[in-house]
Amino acid sequence: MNHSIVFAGTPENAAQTLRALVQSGIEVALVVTKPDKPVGRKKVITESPVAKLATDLGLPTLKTESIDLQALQSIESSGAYLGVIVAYGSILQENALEALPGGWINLHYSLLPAYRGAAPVQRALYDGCTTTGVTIFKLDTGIDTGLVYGTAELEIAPEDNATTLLNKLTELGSSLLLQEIPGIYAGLSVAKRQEGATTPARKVTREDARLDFKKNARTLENIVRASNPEPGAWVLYQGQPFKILAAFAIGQTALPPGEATLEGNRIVLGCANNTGLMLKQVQPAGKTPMDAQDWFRGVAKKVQFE
RNA sequence: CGCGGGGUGGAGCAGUUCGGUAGCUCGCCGGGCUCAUAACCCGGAGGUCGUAGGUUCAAAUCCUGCCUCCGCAA
Repeated sequence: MNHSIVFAGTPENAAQTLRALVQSGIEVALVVTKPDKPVGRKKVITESPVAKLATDLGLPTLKTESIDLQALQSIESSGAYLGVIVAYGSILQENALEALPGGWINLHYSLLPAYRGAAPVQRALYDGCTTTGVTIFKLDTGIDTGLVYGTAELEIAPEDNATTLLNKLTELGSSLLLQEIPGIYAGLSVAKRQEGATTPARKVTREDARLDFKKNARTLENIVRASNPEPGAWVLYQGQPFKILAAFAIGQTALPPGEATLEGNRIVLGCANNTGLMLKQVQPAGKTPMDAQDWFRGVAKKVQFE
């Protein structure tokens, strides 16, 4: 049996997983990723991190927006047995699922069926979860509904944000893949139905990431952690967006909601029910991210946010 | 040509409208006070004001080009 795989993925974390697979000796017959696209204000045409790595490693690469007929052909003719998909960015249709003898397995960053959907890492943080994990399952036509090969749990650290947590889950997920793939090839793995409460994980929008001072500091801290780096938790300051990149809930404060000032050596923002949010890292519009204390040195004694 | 903000000692800012001696809050170095300190007092070093040119007796400030960082939107 041909033991090579087709790897489909796009962002940085997918690239890291691809690297781990290749380094462990898994043969990659084809890499599928999204086409180069304009990035940033200057709209510089940039290839996806997965595409870049595939080029560096000299792997055959297919850049496609979706698995169309042409892509199907390439996948079928790659001779691979199994498809591995990690954050590719599009849903695979049935004909794509059947294009490989072994089907596709997906690495998902939650303990399914919790947080099915686009943003499992962000949503887990948004909801203030203390544990999460990764799941490897057999892709079917539903959204993250397939039979589960294996899971691994991870405790969420209090200081974790979406960036650090995704990094940890990527590492965990990569090793879980390496652990599960041999069994899948050997036909020894038993895929089980997902059990437990199903929750959706839709993307965190900019509106979700706006901090409302009518909420408690703990809730806002969760939003801050979930929204780093994208889309970035924000408030309005002097009519301009003002990002709060890192912050921690603290005990009681007498500050009215929306007002920030220096308390001791901490920059504290008043929230609902006399709770306070200690600002750690901020970014005023037009400025580079900075330590909250640095920012505060340049402003008045008190600040009113909207 | 999508809209917009910024670049001033190591950090964050003010000063630019109306041209005229480089300022504030910190940090750093030295000294003092204190049982002690992130507290307080005294002193000190450190800046081609992003860059190139122009106007002027005189430019951080006015004019022009360029570099560069970022917010929104995609």
